Amino acid sequence: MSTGGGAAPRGRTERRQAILDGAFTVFARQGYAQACVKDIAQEARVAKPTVYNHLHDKESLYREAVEAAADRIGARSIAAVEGLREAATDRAPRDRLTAVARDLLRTWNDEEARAVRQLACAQAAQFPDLAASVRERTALRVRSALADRLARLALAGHLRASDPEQAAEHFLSLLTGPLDYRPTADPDTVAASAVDVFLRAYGA
Amino acid sequence: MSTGGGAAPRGRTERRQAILDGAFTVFARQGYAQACVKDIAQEARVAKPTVYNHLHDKESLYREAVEAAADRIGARSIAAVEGLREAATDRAPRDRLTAVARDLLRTWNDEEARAVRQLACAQAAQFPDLAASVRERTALRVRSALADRLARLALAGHLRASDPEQAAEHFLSLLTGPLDYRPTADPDTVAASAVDVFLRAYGA
DNA sequence: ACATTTCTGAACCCATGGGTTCAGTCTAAG
DNA sequence: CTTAGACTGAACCCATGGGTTCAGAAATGT
Repeated sequence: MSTGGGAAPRGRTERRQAILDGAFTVFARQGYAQACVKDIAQEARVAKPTVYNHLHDKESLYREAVEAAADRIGARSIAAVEGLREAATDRAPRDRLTAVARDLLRTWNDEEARAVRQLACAQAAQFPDLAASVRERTALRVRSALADRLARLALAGHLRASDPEQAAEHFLSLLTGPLDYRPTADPDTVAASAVDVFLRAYGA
Repeated sequence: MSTGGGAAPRGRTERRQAILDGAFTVFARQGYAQACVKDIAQEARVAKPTVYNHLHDKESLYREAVEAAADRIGARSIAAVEGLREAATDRAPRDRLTAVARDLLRTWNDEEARAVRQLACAQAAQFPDLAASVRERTALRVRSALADRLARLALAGHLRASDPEQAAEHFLSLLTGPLDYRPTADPDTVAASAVDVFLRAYGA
């Protein structure tokens, strides 16, 4: 993924990273049970024993690859939410919320994010703690960050006073829910209508 | 499940049903890859070759068991939504919506429904058409039925005029979204706040 | 009672794939 | 140049489990 098809890097941590990237790619493509370690090794341009040199077994491979990807998604989502900070405090709250909604939707809709959710939920029966860890690193962190921003907006009189955690939940639900019903829906339209409903309910 | 531990039934269709019930139980408990056909046979109180007498292979077992369960969930959900029909047209719209919300939430929250969603999404990479079929039989059917009811409510002046499909999506998202963030949340509270937000946005 | 069908359980075959071993190679450091 | 450590690739071991076979038991229908 980061190596993009060239020769494998030489350093220890780079090689480990290449293996984890390859693992994520293969797991995302085939799922946990269908993916075999040989394929992962090939994808990472590395011999099978080398894989076991860096990661103890297939399960570790899965856990580390998925958690790392979850961290990336979480970081991107947080960054999107942070777009609500004081920076552009002159623009209308609706516009600021809509911009954040679109960024969040784009983040949650891209291939890697879909794969992470897919993989986490796919093996929830086998690795329940991994599913919990992914939820913590993505959904819960984002809700928390968003709640902070919404609280500030409420304090500034731009939103009705209410439980920020709950408001954040509703905002995110309105945003991500429609994806379950129409996975191919236009993100901008979904974002706009989510903000519309949200402001009708939570506007000052 | 339906046999509850007694002797296996004798008829052809009953036996097939017992096998599918056992399959669903075992798949729900262990996931597709971890479940082995021997366990399913034991759960259905039947010999392994008998399983292959009724269903062609493990994949068919999975598809039929999951689809049948999805139909059950879908039917229950539709029944909940139909609670919005003219029947109790004298009660306040808020109360009627709240009752439906609670019924839907209970339906979607029970063990079987969680298992169906889990199983469908778990093997989405391997059997994408099964995932689509389950979504069609549950989420999409429910959205459609709910959109019908909301359209009537709008026509009767109880809701603001708007795209019923979209309104239904928002209603269901507000209802089911919070489950992702707090799986142990009190259903009645979630239902109440979902209806609250919905009516603020869509109330007449 | 007899014939037909279905079920049983146990053994069996075999493909898959996780994990290891090993002899030989390449790289890096001194 | 030498030595130590990591990497390679191919072969190997072996547990798991899908799917089948078969001889005999049970049930069913006439």
